[in-house]
Parts: sequence; C-alpha cells; structure tokens
Amino acid sequence: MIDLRLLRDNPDIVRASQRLRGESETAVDTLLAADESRRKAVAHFEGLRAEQKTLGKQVAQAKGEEKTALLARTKGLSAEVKEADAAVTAAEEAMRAAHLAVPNVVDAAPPGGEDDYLVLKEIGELAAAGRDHLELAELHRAIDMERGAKVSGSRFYFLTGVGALMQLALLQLGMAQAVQYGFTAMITPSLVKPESMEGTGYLGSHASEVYHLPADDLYLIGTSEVALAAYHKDEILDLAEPKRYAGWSSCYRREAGSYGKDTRGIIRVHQFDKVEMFSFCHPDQAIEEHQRMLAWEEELLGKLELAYRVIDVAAGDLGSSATRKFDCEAWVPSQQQYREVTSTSNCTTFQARRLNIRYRDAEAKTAPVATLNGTLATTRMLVPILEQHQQPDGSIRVPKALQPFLGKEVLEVA
RNA sequence: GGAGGGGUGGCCGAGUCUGGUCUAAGGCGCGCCCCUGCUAAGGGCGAGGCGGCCCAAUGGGUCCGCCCGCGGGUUCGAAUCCCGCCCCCUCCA
Repeated sequence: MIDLRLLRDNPDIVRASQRLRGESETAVDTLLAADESRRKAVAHFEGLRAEQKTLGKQVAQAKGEEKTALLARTKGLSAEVKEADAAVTAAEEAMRAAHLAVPNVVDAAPPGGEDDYLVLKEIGELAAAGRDHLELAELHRAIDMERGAKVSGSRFYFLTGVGALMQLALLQLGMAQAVQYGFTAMITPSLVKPESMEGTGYLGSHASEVYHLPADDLYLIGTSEVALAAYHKDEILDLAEPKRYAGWSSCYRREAGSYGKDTRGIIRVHQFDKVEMFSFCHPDQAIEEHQRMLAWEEELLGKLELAYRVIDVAAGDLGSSATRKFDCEAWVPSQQQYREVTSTSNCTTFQARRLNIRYRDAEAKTAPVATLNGTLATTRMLVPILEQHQQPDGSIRVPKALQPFLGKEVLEVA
C-alpha cells in the first residue's frame, strides 16, 4: 500500500508513477475518493457513538420515569449507531480495496516496458554456443526431465546424482556467503496464508502465477520472500541495524500463459529451490541497502565465475511492490543471450504497510519499515554454470568457490 | 478427528459466575526525578497501539472514537452473556 499522506499532498506524483507503469490513473482518483468517504463515515459514527456513551452513563444512574424517558431516546440512537458502524465498515473495505489496487510509486526506474531496461554493466567473456545445459546434464546424468514429466507433468524434473549435489553445493555457497555478511539463515514454510501472500503483493496482477490449495486456503510460495516478509507481520522492530534474513525454500510457480516458452530443460519450471536475501531496514537506508543487495548478488556470480550483465528494469516491468528493480542476467551460450538469474527489488514501505511492520523513529513514533529482497542462489543458475564451464570433451569445470561444497574440481563424463 | 483447559497492556496476572465509575486492580520490568558516600534498599512521577477532529499545522491539543485472540449476536449499555472461527496447552485416536 502506498503512503496516503503522499497521495493526499501530491496526487500528481502517484499519477505520474501510474503512467510510467502503463497503468490506470483512475485508480488514484478512486483511492482519493474512497479515503474521503471513509473519513466522513468515521466522523459520523464517532459523533453518534460519543452521544450514546454519554447517555448510557445517565441511564445507569437514572430511576423510574426519568429512566424510561432516557431509554426511549437511547433505543433509537442505538439503531443509528449500528447503521453508522456498518457504513464505516463498508467504507473501510472499499478504501482497502482501492488502496491495494495502487502499486508502489516508481522511483528512478527507466520508463517503458519489458524491453526498455537499461544495461548498467557487462562482466566477463561471452562464450560461443556449445552443448546446451540439458544435453550436458544428460551427459552427466544430472537432470531427468522425462521422468519429471512422467511423475508430475511438464516443467517438472528430477535433479539426479551430481545434479542434485551441484544444486546443494550452490545453495550452500549462497547461504554461507549470506551468513558471512550477517544474515540470519532461515528455512521457511512453503505454504502460507492468504494474508501473507497478499502482504507481499503477489495476489494482484500476478495472482494466476500462484498455486492455491483451496481445501486449506493456503498458497504455495513462489519465493521465500513471501514467508520472510510476513515473518515480522504486526511487529514493531528495533532497526538500529537492518534485519537481514537469508531464506532457503522450494518455490512454486504456475507459469500460466507461458506455454511453448522455454520448454527445454530447467530454465522455466514449476518448482525450484532458492536462497533469497531479505532485509527490513530504515526507509532512509533503503536505496543504499538495495545497492548492497545487488553487490552481494554480483559477488556470488563472481564466485561462480560467470559472465553476466546487470540491468535496471523498466517501470512497466516492475512488480507491484517494487519501486525499483535490478536483475542480473547470466550469459547462456546455447541461446547466445542473457537470461535472468537474480533479481533484487526495493519495496520501500509498500509491503510493510500491508503487513503492518513498523519501527520506532527518533521521536519514538512508529512508522512503516522498508523491505528489500534479492536472489542469491537458485536452481536456474545451474544452466549458465553447466554451459559456461563446459569443456570440449563435455566435462564441466567446477568453479573454485563451489569445489569445497561439491568435493570435485571437474565433473568428468562417465 | 475427539474430550477438557486457556488467550486481558512490554511481561505476569485479577476481573467474567452476579453486564453499568473497568476511565482494566496489583506486580514485574522500563524511563525520568528525589533521597542515599557511590550497580543496594526506599520514595515520587511517567509510559501502549490505531484512527478522527481542531489549531498560530511536519509541532501541538485538560478533544473524540476504536482496541481485553478474531468475527457476529443479545442489550439503552458487553472484557463480562450467546453463537461461529482461529491459536496455544493437556489427554485420547
């Protein structure tokens, strides 16, 4: 949810943000109107309620005819109060719906849509096309797509043998780095309540991407960001230092509407594993924290000895919670293009406002915290690792940083 | 899944049977002050969250409303009575 004070004082900033995102400006006016009518309803109810309380005290002390007279008056008032209360509830619901419908205010992201990103930097040599990741994985019996499909359907797979071990090594490398920088290691639930899913903004325009279990009204998380964000729901945090968590979880995505896209291998799958960084910090520190997140992501890609680039994602391609987003894209030689492997978003106070997560400022007043998230290590990284480190004979050079976790310097073809 | 017990302020805990100064006792802890020859003991004062309204308006207000797990209901009036749900504990399956 956006800051209502910003909306009241500078509605044009919010309208401009909507234009940048390519979304409707009327949502802004709907919210302004809903805010207005909510306040009217509240004022009306409170006036009646105050009168009712005053009269109630008199009733308690009155006797005989005086009491009868008071009761006659107060009975009518009772009905009015009830009606006014219902009006407040309705106005608040309308207000909440309107509030949820407005995405975070864009800050500094380049204008345009998905293809209008800015390239911030490019690192490493771009390898020529060789065997693709699936061919290599099959050579090493690291991934079994066929049986994945047999057991669970398309876009499912088994990581087998060295593939499974390689993923574990990768995730542990990520977790070790996070812990080294002071993150608290977390293994999170994969199923969350609707309010947790809503709190992170995933039930908006991306709702069709999310698996829902109707029998229990639970959602499967698409990233541990969801569980980590909701971890401090309804709390007031001490934010002398940012609170940083590294969440390890399986992630689930329906990939609705992506039929025919990336059907080969593990680039686009329904289930994968990920170590995600998450930070609760002072709003004034959010921009710096975002840069740190990006730096940590790059550090890990460096350890994996991968060629990659960093892009500044355009406004129209931001998630509803993000005010700005940087993606790291690793070079995938078989496709001769860069593919996203990490993504870090600054959600400012948007998620915290939904989840009611606050801190105390210098005057001991409460205010919403800022939240940020970023990918550290994820299944998809196996693709560039295999492809960029393949050698002519099909063997795979294991990056130095991964060797301690994998116990091998090279994956030889059996 | 079944039976029972419980959910009250930062924490503990009284109040619920018997609805109305509950404007939620008391304790612990916390902050400031006093006293005290010094990390003790004692005394005093002060603390919550959300929202609305008003003003000489980013700081105020002896102003108002809401908050006793959540949501409904009964009643002139609900922490208290009734119904539903959630969570925790004990036992059973």
